Amino acid sequence: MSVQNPVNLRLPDGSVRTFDGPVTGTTLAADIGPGLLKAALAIKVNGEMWDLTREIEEDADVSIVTKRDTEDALDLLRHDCAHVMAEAVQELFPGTQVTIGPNIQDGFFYDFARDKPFTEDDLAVIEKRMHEIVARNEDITREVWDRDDAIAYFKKIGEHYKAEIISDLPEGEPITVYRQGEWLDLCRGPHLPSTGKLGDAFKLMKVAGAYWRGDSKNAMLTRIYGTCWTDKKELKAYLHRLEEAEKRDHRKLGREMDLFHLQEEAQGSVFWHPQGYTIWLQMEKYIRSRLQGAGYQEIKTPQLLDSKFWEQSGHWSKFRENMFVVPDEIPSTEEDAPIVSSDAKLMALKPMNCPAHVQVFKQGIKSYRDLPVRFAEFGCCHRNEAHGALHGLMRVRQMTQDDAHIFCREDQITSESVAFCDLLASVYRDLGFPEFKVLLATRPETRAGEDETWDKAEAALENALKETGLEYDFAPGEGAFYGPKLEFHLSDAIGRTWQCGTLQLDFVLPERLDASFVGEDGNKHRPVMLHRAILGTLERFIGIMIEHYAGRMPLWLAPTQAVVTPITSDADDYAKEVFASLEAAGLRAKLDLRNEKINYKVREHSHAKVPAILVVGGREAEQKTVSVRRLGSNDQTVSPLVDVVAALKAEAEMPSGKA
RNA sequence: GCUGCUGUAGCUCAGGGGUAGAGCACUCCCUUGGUAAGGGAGAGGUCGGAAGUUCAAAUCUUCUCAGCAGCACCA
Repeated sequence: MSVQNPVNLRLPDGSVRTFDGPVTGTTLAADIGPGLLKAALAIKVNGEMWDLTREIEEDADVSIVTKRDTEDALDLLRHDCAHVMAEAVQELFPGTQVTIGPNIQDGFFYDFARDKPFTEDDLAVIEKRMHEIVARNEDITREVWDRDDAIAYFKKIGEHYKAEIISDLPEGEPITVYRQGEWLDLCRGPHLPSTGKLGDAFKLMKVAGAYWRGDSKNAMLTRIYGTCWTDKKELKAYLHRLEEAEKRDHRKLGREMDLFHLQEEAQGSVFWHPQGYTIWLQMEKYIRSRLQGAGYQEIKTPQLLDSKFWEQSGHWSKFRENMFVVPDEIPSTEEDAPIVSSDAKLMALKPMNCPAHVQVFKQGIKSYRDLPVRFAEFGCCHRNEAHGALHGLMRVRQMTQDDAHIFCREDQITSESVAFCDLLASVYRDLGFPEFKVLLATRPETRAGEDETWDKAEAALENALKETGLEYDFAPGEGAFYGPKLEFHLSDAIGRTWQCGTLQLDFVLPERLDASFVGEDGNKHRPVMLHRAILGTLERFIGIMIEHYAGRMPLWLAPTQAVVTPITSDADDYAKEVFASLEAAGLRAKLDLRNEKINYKVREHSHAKVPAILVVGGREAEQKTVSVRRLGSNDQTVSPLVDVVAALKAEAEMPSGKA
């Protein structure tokens, strides 16, 4: 044993405590005070989280982590919770192997390998045992093991996944094992000093299958999701947030508001009802007007194209498993005969619009003076998505993209990209999504084109981003095979993010499909192609809007903008007059003359999320006024009819990017 | 596509080996009521589909389809 050197620990307030030799966080906390000792969860040593029981051997800046350090505390608690769950599972279900159990947003999961997957019923049993383990207050201790010993040990006890994880750890990485009562697990740590510190603010949420290492070729494991918070109140608040999010579910609101439906004979394709299609048409109209203002020309291209066409574009080899293939043959009507012959010529429903847009570009000779050419299409595309991927409006098989392709010269890439980013930001602002993030997705491992081209393309996109002043992050290796792209992720009202917009730089397709223009020098040149979308698809974007606004669409988008209803039938004639004024002003109004009490009608139209309910009775009829009740308000204002109509009309104006 | 769960009236849901129930919605009648459900009457389903077990199945078994959650994939 060498002579011990004193250890100086500096606390956040700047004060320094000196110890004779190596000291643990627990000792330090106790030294400061019993209250802190009790509250201590871990210690930060030079900014790194350590176990309280780990000895600090050198001078350091330290701070004791307690539940007041919410972020750090939650990291610890959630990870410990995963361990306590794993201990409970292995106690209750011997023979179950543990694999990995990381923290995720709002909680954690742990993947187990077991012949029989867990069921929802098992969760209650496991949760009960977890509370028992917390009550046992088992000490949690950290041990550093030799790599080979660790592999041998985990193999011996039948934990083959753990053994595999250790084998894959880089050489030199210390192998740490945490012992928790009788149980132990390989883990990087850090952990709480004992299971008792976990408390009781946790809940197991659901079970699901998950592939080992996220690869669908590997074994399916059984995953248990849980959530964990610093106290019961936080847990309750979280569960409440989940309930609120459920209320916004566009599938539920879509039914309640009579916007659309889906049925099994047309999986993944939407039946839009009059109310829902009104939103669609408004969105289309809006985007169309913004595109016109930005120099785009709208086109329309075919749905069904010969397989040869897709072979040429490269989709046949790269994308065919997502395409709907259709035989180009008159189906047989003979009984018992096959409907189509096996050697029928094949066509396919388009999954993307880009190759068709190139065909339009290729008609006639293009001069450099013509560029940039910007072709837009509300392109209806079909993609044969996996059944398990389908989800309401968010993931469909028939989708309509607000697609456009810009054909330009290389020297125009930056200005076109900047213009697009500006347009996109302005559209998102108009639609109520001022917040969005940008990712620059760079070259993937398998890619087409020369590295020089990629250098140029990535630099061009990055320059454009710098010019817009937008903040951005990189998504290394996430680019398309033909070029880098920008991904635009917007944030909705409850903090979720959605990737909608995209801007992709493509040097490959113009080459493959032989698009060219005549340059200043009189020679043929390849145009660069920018694939871009702002909404992504109308289906999904409308789904996002429904959830973002919880069904309470802004007036210009609301399917029904106002309902006129009389107190009693005595006011029917005046109600009709009010209704006529609204219609004359171009507003989408409904007239409700039903023989129901006003309470009933107000309730019903409020549930239907009609933005304005116009109630009229004898008083209003006499004074030519209306009583307006706005959605979300519990009272109403009486104003002259002409004023109300004018105000609603102004508010219902479609945004134009100027706001 | 994979794992698990679910599938009863338009919606939400109860029931459960002997031939199906509630609330809301719907239809009709009464009520003319000042801002989130006035009262009464009535009509509506063979229990996702197929096969099997049984004297008898919506209820049990198997298969299948779809929905939901997660995974994988992805706009």
